[in-house]
Amino acid sequence: MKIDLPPQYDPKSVEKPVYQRWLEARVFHAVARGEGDARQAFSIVIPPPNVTGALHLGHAINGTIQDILTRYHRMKGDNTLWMPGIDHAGIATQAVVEKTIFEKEKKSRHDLGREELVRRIWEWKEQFGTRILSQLQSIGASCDWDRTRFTLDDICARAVREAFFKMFKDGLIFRGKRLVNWDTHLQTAVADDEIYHETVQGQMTSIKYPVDGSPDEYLIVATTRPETMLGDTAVAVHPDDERYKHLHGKHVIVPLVGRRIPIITDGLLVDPSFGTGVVKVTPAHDPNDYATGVRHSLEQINLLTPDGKVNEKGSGVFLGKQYSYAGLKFASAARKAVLADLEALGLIADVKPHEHEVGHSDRSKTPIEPYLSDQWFVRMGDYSDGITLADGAKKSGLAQAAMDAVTDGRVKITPDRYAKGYLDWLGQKRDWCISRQLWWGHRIPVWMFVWRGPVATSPSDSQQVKLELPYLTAEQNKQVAVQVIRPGEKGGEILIGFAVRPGYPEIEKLLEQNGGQQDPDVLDTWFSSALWPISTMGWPESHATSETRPSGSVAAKSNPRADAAKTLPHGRVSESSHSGGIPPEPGLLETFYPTSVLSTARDILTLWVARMVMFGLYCKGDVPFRDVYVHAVIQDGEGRTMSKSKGNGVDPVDIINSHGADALRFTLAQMATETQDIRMPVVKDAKTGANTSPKFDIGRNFANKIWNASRFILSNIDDQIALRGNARPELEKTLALEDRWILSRLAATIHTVASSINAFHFSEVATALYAFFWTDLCDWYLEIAKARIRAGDSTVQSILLHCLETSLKLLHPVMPFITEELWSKLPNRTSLLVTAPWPAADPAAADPAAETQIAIIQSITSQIRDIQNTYSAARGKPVVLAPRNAATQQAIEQSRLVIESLTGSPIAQNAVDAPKPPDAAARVLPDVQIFIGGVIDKAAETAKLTKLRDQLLKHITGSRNKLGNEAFVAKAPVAVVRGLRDQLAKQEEEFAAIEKNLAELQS
RNA sequence: GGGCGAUUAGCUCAGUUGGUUAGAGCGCAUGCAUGACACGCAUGAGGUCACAGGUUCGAAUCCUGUAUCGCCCACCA
Repeated sequence: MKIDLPPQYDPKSVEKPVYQRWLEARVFHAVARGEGDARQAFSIVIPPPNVTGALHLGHAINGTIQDILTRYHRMKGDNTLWMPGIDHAGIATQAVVEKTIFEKEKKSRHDLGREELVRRIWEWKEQFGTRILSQLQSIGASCDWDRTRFTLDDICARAVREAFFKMFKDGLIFRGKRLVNWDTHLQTAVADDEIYHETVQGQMTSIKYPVDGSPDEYLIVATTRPETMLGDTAVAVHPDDERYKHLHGKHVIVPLVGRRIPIITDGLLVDPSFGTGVVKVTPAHDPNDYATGVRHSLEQINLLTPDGKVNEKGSGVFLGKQYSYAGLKFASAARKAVLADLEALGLIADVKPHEHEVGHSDRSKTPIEPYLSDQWFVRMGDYSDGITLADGAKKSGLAQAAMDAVTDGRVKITPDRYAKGYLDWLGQKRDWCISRQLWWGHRIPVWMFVWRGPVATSPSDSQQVKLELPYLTAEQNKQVAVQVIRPGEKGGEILIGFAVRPGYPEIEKLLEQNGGQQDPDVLDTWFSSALWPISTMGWPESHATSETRPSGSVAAKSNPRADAAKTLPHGRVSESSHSGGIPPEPGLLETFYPTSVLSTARDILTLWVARMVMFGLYCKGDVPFRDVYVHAVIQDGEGRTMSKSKGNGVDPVDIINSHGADALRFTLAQMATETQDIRMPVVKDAKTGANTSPKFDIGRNFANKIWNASRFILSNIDDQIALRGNARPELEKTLALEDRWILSRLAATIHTVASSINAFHFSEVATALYAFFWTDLCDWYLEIAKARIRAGDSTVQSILLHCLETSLKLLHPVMPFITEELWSKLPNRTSLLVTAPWPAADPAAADPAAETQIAIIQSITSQIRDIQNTYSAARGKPVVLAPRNAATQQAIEQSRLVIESLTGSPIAQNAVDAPKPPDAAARVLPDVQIFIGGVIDKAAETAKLTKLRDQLLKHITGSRNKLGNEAFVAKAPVAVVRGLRDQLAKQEEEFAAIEKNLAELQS
């Protein structure tokens, strides 16, 4: 067959056109199960990358894993959907855009205003949101791009609104005043998990608090945050601490502000052995103190303005003098001033250097302040009456429901050790703060009213109320839920919140006309992420809930995208294949939910995975996925995490340019072991200066090998065989030993690849493919085949073609581009490989006898080559083989031509008692001795054989000792004992042969 | 502080339920312009499986402890 392929694989010229072919054939597009469709469903939702992000190695490895699974199942004939999309990533995106605007225009978000800022972020999203998805395409991801979702698009917004409404109505969402982590730079609450700790060299200051009514007596309190004393409302000692028993019930005066505060006793807060055993209590500015304040009903004095300055509360009169710190930065200027004033008053007892951890906001990199504010929470804990999931199941609470799903096996986490972290985290059942004081995100769908007049409070929960609004129809009243936000304080005024179901903008309008104001805050990004598996597939399905309206009118008012679109250069929003997919059709959720696998890194197992399980159960009544696969994290060669700031990261896009996408994928797959971290040595590319890794050469070289082997096979297929297509060679026909061997290896490989994919052992998949294709097929079978091809053997051609075709199929999930391209070069090929049927392993092809025999032939061949390498004179010289028994002699005889063609040396003799030729180099194998006469270097031979003998002796001694041990013979399984005996016998024969050869060298 | 994990060839990693001479790739050494491929071919060298105990007839594998490293969670005024 004539074949025109260049001698080196060029990924650049192949990848784009091949991807285009797939898109044109619409093979990635999956639809809801139709009538009589009996196919199994396989589905994955992508962990949506951040809209501001660029592809990094984490995406690349996770994308590769998901694509391997997706392509494998597609070829298996499953109805396969990989749902793509991107995340609006609230705080991260807003921070980036704000920063950019400030750098360019020196304007803050307050200068721009809410609408303008949000418009700018949408612009940003349109510009950068598509980038990462096209990068995912460049690694070959076979997502159903028609369905691409964005966590802020209408489809997702509807799900968010519906879930919020449902939880609000059920009392799972509530508003509360809590101490939150406050980012004073971005001026928003941030979650615990958005905080990193940095070790700071600070100081521990001991401050003297005068005891009220006891002149010259002081309580000494140590603190790393002296400025918080302005908000102290108690000092605490341990109840059993003898040193302070006489002070129980007394008061101290807070210096500088002059406030009289109680001395309380608290065994939880105070460790009497630490410091002076006295703790200042600042309920509004420290989590532990907050808890203490709640226990003792202490006043909470908030000292902070939202931008991190001291407010008017930070002032007072002390010893007749006025002090004020208002307007000063809390942890810096105010601290300095407080320390200076205390110093002047002689109230500083001691200052010591002290290393401690300070929480910083991950987004703004500025220190976090604990801050008392009103926030919305999802209650994770248990309810006395329990909660009801969407399938009617009763659970004690949301966290418990998600824990049960893992403990009872409905969700399986692989590797299973990660289940512990998941369960421990959920087990804390800490309420989830879901409100963020940002402008970019899903706005909280609650309208607040200051209300006068009676409301009927439901008996079960004080926040639940029934209230019919007169200006809403009865029907409309069903679409709102009411909670008391703040009970009446003076004059019976209470604050009430109305949540509105999605799809009723006219109700929202009526609420506003009647004095309601929508909460300005937005939801934590993870709230919409938690709904990702169901929102992308159309929950709440319009036909399933009569109460819910179809999606058309949803959120038109609150979504500024329509306005933003007008100002964009191309005005493309939902037409774009990346940012606005087709709406989910009815039945999509039924077909593909629960999804099959979720693949992710371990860092978001709690933040994201646990919450998806919770919301999936609560909203849809079933788990969101059956399997969670947690892949390893790639580090640099020194074991550090890769990051932009460290400059130690490898950019997958660079690797695609230099090595090709298949090389990237193969290498990543091969590295995807079950360990928690994998190291990738990073080096600078000499040409481009970009970071790269020699690891990727493995993939590139392998791709090149596949390319050239295919080139060779295809160019050596007779047209007749090519025309006949590639019928699998008939096994009944008498096949040569090596034919049976390679078919046996192929069958084993098919088995390994499938079972390893099913077990998420991606490294094994890559290794098995590599070993079969390179070692078995290319190094051995193909080399053997060359002589037979020259002799006009047609069997070997069809076996080669069969092996190639099957290999391309097996390789396709890992290396889709090159395999698809080569597939198109196969004879008479019009269909695409991407949808070709997955090969079945033929159990009849397994041939252990052939595998054993070929192993002997291989070692004989290698030993002859070794002699040839050692003594160049040995090349082409006749070889004498002295097999240990007749069976081996026969096997060799069968493969005589194979050995001869692989070594270029004729086999002069093959007999059990073949005599050693004079001056022969000898190699001793367990099954056979190999001689080539007339080439010897006595010293070298002696050294080589002596070393071999010593090694063997060690093993023989070990085996003898074991067999001499009565306990071993009595207790070990019979097969093990017999195996060891046989082996020992063989080893002893081998040993004798070596000794004999050595003796002959001496003479 | 609590939890999880790692330690096997110079490097990156495999090593199924404990069992028969511990494997692969890269790198290294030597040779090779072999009618697919030098991103290649052939051959070779290289390992007291971190350390110390224990269980067992038998341990890289199971248990305990030690050391080093990494990750997650929580943080003490």
